[in-house]
Amino acid sequence: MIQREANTLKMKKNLLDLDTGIEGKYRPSLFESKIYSFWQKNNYFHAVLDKSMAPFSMVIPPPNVTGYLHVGHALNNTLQDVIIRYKRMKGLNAAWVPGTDHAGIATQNVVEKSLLEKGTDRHSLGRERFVEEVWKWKDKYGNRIISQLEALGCSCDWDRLRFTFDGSYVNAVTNEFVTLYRQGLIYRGNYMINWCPRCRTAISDIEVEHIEKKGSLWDIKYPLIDKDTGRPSGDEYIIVSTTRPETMLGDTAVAVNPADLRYRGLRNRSVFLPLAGRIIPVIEDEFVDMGFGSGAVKVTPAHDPNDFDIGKRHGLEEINIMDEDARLNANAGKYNGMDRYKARKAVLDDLKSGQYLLGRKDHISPVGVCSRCDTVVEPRISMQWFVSMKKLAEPAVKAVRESELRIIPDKWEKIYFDWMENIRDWCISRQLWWGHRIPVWYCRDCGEMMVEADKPEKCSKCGSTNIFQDEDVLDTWFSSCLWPFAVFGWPEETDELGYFFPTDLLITAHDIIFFWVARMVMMSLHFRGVVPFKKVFINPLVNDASGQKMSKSKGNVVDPMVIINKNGADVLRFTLTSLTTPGKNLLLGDEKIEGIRNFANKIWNGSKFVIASLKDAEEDIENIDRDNIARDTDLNIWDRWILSRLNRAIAGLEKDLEKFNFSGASRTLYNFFWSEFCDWYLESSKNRLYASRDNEDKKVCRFVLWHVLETYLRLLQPFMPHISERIWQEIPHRGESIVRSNFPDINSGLIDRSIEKRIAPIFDIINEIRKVRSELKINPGEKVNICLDISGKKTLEDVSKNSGYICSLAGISNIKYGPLEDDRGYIKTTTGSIDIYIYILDAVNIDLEIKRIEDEIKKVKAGMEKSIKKLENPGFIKKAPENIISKEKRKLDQADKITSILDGQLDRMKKIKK
RNA sequence: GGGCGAUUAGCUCAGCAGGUUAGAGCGCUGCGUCGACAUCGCAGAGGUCAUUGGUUCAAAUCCGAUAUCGCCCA
Repeated sequence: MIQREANTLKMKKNLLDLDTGIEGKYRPSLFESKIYSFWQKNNYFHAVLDKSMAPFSMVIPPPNVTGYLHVGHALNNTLQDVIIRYKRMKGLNAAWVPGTDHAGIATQNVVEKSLLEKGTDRHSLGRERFVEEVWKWKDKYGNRIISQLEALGCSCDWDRLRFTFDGSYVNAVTNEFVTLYRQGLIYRGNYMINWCPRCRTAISDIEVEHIEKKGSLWDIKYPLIDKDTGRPSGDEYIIVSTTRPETMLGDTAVAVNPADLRYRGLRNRSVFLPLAGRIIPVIEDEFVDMGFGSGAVKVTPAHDPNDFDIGKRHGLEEINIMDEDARLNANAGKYNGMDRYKARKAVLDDLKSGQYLLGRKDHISPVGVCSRCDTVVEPRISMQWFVSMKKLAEPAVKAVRESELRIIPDKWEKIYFDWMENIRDWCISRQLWWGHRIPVWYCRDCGEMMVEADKPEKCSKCGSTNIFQDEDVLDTWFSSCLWPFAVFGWPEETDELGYFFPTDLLITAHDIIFFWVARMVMMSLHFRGVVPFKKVFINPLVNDASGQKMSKSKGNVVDPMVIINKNGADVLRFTLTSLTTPGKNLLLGDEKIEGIRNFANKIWNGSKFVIASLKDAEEDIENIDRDNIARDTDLNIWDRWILSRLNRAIAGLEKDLEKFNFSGASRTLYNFFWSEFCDWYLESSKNRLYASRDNEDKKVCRFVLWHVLETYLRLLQPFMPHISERIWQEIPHRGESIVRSNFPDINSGLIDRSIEKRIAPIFDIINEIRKVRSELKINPGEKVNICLDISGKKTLEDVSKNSGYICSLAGISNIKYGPLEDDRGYIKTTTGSIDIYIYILDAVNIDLEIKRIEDEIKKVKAGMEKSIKKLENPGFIKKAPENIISKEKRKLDQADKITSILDGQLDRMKKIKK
């Protein structure tokens, strides 16, 4: 149970067993893995089921057991970890369930490869021993990706680690199959499926990738059969165009479009099929594209999905001419035994010599390849198991339409709908050995089929014990679509299931929306009646620095482990989150990583400064109530400003995290620490800590330094958990680990617009002086005297109180206030209502100053013109809101004033020059 | 063929319930070692917000075309 932090602070000793302090440079390798072990040892990531707490649960997209961490995983899991760490700190009982997927084909391939190296193969081992080998492989190597996730810092609930082939998971899958079968949603049949001849298994439609391949389109002459003689005619023929001539051996018709005038007279005619020597009919079907080739197409029902449909419509014979390896079979006659490509060549040769080949054209044709091995798939008719999808899809569409489930960014919803609404039945059987066995038994004696969770003793029909189980296994996605509830013990009604399910969020990449997300939604709605998660965030894909997709063949793959080893996990994580903008793929390059490493170093060094200044100040810190910091201490303008900015940062961060705007959140963290805390607050504190003798004020300053850093580290924790823990342990804090601390609450009373306004003149003065100094090439080491003429009384007070800061931050030795009577020796510049005189004329290069003023005037005048144009527009005066108009007027007045000052300066300089 | 998305500084990207001098990081230029940091500091240059119509007093932001690029589906 997470303790809410009490108002007062207790010191705790650094619990990390480290032998180096916060010193030198940022060197993550010195502490990251030790910190991770510390977390693990104390079980901080484990969510104990506690019904008094509100749960927040996520399931990991289970990586393949064969997998290694690629940069896509790194991104996906970093984002999940950011969210789960954030929710955990927000006081939710946060469970992130990890696990791996048994990954049928992929794993079988890997193990087969290793068998091949040992000079054997699965067939000589036999099924049982092969499966044993796979398990051995899994036990040995299957945890590689898990330890890589640990290196990334993932705060998974490791006690809940699951595997899609665990005993209880097998039950879930069996239950799924049997239930769906009994509900009539699973059927077995002889249909055309996609066959991968290399994997030697059926694959589903979405496992086929469509690519365009350069090839040829051949025109082949099919002689018409003479009506009278019944023999091939010598001069009448049809030209058919095809990209796959070898399949003609399985042709059972030629089809033309009934609307095609060219073929009007061919109704009820037949053609002679060359090489095969068969006579096949000419049929009419509206599916035929008149514009393709000659407008007449060969119909091969057993080897083309469209032809299969045509065949069914016309009752054509299906002649299978290929075997499982895509070699032609006995039905192909003399081509029997040839590989499909060899056969193509042979067929073409024979067509040529028989004078049937009329032409060849270059042709780019769409080809389906196996998404796993890139082999061209072969459409094939075979006996497979299917899930009937229409009924399952309907509620899944409805759930998203009615926002029970939100997909973010919402453009993916469109893609989801499109697929769901045109869904096709899902071929789930695979001719593999590694996977969930199909729970179906057949009787050898009477042919009865039994679908049972447990192996039947005997045939339910004839009582024979001569029964055997279906040889096939199930598509891996058929098991992983149960993941969000099967990990909690389904089909058992466990406490976990009741408490953690449905889960709150899924983060995944868009390439598995159909494979996985959509199917989980369908199964969850079907089996549990609820959506499996309330939100889905689709993370971007990671490309290389030039925007190219990463691929092994291109050699542009970035290995996240290399980045982790070199720069630390935190740097990789923050690099990825800062690049995660909604709706865009992210480009990962060395420069970006370097920038974030510098940021980590900045955090390290800024913290080093704070730690040094806290020496012997722990008691002060302990005695101040941080929740009433403004009431109990005498805060100065810098304190109030940084506290205001800090609370704005918290607010911004929370808003961005709720919207999954990871880049925005990262930017807030980056800018707050670097541009506000370090650049301004730390710098201002030096004056108070080193130059002042006001001990009370020093106390306040130290407290604020500590408070801001400590708070910031907790904001940073979800993103950069190691470094934030490392530093947090080094400064006064309460509790054992930052992981289990609470996320900072917004103290909206400290968000102070007026302070931010009041401090602006100080920034302006410093910036203006720095700018002028730089433009006039005054050596940074050289101190100058200035005079400030400030019209507002309050502003004068704020500024004069901060003379010391202005001096040290702008390189000033002395500031005078009030109108300057004698401005000889000064150059004059202005910012807002403050005139700044800088006494440097002796040292100044007049030409540079003239140029500076002229440039400035140019800029201001450009702005003035814009304002004048607006104000002269009657429509603007009439229709624009009052505040916009007065703003524009003020702008113009201001610019006018600045111009006259600059003009005066310019005149003076020119006179001096003469 | 159908659909989706993108186009803002040399590069990568923010900004898009319309009103800002259009921002950041990297890169570039100049200066610099000040007691956290050279993995740094300070300053600067650099953009007709792809093109083109429209809506509006006002468009990077809203709408319509065009072009180029990318992705998905067939």
